Amino acid sequence: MVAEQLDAPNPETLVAEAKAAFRDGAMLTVQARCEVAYEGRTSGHLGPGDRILVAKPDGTFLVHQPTGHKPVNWMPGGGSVSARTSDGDAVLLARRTNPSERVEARILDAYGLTRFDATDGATYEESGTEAEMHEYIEANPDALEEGLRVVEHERESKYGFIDFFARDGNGTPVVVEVKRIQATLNHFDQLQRYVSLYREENDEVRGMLVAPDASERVRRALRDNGLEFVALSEFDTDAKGAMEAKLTDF
Amino acid sequence: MVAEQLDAPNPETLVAEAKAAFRDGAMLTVQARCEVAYEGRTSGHLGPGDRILVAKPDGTFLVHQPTGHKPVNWMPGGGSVSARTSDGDAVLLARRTNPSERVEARILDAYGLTRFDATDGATYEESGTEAEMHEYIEANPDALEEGLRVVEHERESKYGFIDFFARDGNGTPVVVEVKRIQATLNHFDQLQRYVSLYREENDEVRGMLVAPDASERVRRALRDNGLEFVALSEFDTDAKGAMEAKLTDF
DNA sequence: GGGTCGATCTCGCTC
DNA sequence: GAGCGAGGTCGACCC
Repeated sequence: MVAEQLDAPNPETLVAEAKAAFRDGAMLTVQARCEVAYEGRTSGHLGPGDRILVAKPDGTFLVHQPTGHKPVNWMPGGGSVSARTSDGDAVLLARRTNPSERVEARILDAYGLTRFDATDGATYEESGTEAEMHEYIEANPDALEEGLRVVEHERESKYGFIDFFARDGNGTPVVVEVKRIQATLNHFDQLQRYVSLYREENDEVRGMLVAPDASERVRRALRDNGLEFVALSEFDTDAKGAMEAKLTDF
Repeated sequence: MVAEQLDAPNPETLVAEAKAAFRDGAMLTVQARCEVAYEGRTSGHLGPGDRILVAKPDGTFLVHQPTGHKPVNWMPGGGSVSARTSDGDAVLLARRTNPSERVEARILDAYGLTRFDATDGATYEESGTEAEMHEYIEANPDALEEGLRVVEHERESKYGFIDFFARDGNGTPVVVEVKRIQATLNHFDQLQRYVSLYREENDEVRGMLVAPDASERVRRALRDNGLEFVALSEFDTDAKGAMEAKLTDF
């Protein structure tokens, strides 16, 4: 029996079932009308309403309202979830230390409960990430500029980590910052921070922001500060084209 | 009947129940062994394993493994979720446009299904946010520096959005950037951009980064660029003290 | 443990 | 719709 369901459990039954699930390392899902309180990095309260509660064996706890991608309240893994009755209600409490915080859900009316003894050994395989873009650039520096040589990847500097430290055909140093998505002003800031370091000592250094696109404002900021924008969409396109072929049509 | 449960539904029953739930605007939870594919901003695949699937009426779709706070695959609200059978399996598909993307879960073995006709009118009330820190500073500018006067809050300049524009005891302008958490290099970038642009026209201006803490690297970056760090932990402490009193002990 | 940075970031706001 | 910044960001990786 991998999953076990209870219909409209009373508080005592819910607490007993929850304790058993936590003890056995099972996932717990509860559909209920509840109130939620959070106390930790900030504090907050959510009045009564219908939500889905999920508790995982690693201490993860999620409160999902009927809309929205993000849980309205949550606890990341690493802590623990416990159950008890209080004033006649079942209460689920998730807590952790460092930072010290807690989420408490008071269950006013439980509509359904599912215990799920899940086993999952698979890991998510992803492609199209910035890490892959880095690999592509390392293997094809000419895609950025003819004659460019990568000297160092993820170079540590006084002001942070530089994606690529390179030299152009003339031997001039080039600081390269890579973004997988359309470049923003913050990305310009980041490149500017790295380049300012080298300009203090070597007047000749180039700064290059590499991304599939950039707004006019970002391009101007780069231009005004003697930095360059390089549109690199080949990687993007290649990756997408290859992947879409794999998907069966619906 | 707010919640309705099915134990180990077969593919046809699952699809029928899912379609009914989507049509009626109910939340759907499925415990199942499944495979998942994502195609969109990146692409990825997750091999067979036990997971909890949640579909919301706003088009949100979540795939949760037994561990971890974040769903391994998801679709934010705004799109739609549909169900069908394919090669004898039930398949749930979530998609949206802009960006165009899709998550497809092939259900190999359904252990449990819950339909939940949830109604929730409550909204989350939070305190301890950066907005409250702003209020505190506006009321107690002396906490940053003796004699400081706040001239403008949330000043929209052509240089960007400045948290506070102030003047010190000598009348020198001060650009203040406030962070609720430990300051990062990106926060330095932000302040640096505002101040450097301001300096182009007004030679004398101070830049102040206000946060509960900052790493040595951030402090050095500030120092090297003529900017200041002000540790403001009073608000943090006060707020936490006041809030912890509200919580009943477990 | 802290520091730094990416993320299918999401969310909310403003223009 | 794009642009910009916050987030209880989380998570990964490196020291």
